Amino acid sequence: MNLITRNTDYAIRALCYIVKSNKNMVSVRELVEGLKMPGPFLRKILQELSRKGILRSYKGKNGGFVLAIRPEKIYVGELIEIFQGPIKLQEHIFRKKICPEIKSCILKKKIDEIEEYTISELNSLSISSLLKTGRQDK
Amino acid sequence: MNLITRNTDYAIRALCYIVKSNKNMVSVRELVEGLKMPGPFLRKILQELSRKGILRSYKGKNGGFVLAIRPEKIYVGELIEIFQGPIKLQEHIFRKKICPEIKSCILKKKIDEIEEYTISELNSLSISSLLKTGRQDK
DNA sequence: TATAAAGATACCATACCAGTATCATTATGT
DNA sequence: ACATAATGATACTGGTATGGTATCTTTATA
Repeated sequence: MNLITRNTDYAIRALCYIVKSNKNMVSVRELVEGLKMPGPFLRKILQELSRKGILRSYKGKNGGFVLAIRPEKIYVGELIEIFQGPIKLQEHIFRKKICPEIKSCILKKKIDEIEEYTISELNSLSISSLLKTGRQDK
Repeated sequence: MNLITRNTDYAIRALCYIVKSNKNMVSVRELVEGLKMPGPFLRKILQELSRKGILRSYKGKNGGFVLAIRPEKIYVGELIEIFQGPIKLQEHIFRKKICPEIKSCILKKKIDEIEEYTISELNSLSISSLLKTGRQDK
């Protein structure tokens, strides 16, 4: 299982890198060199982040990306949502057709409980808190 | 995401059905009729459960499956392990090659924490506790 | 001894993940 | 003006896991 897929993970690392770089503009090229990620893939990811208002992009020579909002306000849960959709620990099992006892199903209740905990943890984990000590990708 | 895949889910339902049936032997055919699952797939699942010592099987005419251990001792976490391997919320991201800061990575620590909680919840959820009120598949 | 059950395996279709590959657009330095 | 270096948009692709089917073998019983 993967709570976090590659694109989300790359997004997190790229954002951390940008914050730490302290530059006002970082290009995909620089990120690729610094983080050793596949360039075209990372580009697609950053484009998505800027469509979603987390980065602001500048085209043209010397262009690149800057944070559009403060790193304390960017949450891992939010990034997961952007790249993977709403966080769900269980997709296709608890539906009327498959599970006739949806309302009373104890297993479903338990999983919902775990899911709720997971979501709340991930929604309170910000990019800036990741930078406290670890995640020193350089 | 799917914390529980189809085969694990079918296993859980089949076990619940067997417990509730109060018979000393239940055949795949009967389970298929009662639970509306694809027969050959369910068969494969029950075979696995009997290889793992959760069911005991009897071949030949009038054969079928019976519980090999008490339903209070069969845990959802255990069933997940059988069909999906060890419960892991994150597989391929936190490895040296991809994440150079494994030891100090705050994200990894948080996910490990969520994982631990998840595992402990699922390992304390037994088949018999699922039968308390819900999951009345009949 | 036919039949109805489980045991064992090989195979297959689909979807999702993790990317590539291209072409268009836009800003800058000279 | 214009080559260049950046992002924007989108179509395509290979690998793998999930959710099954299909087939053949073995075994017990009425």
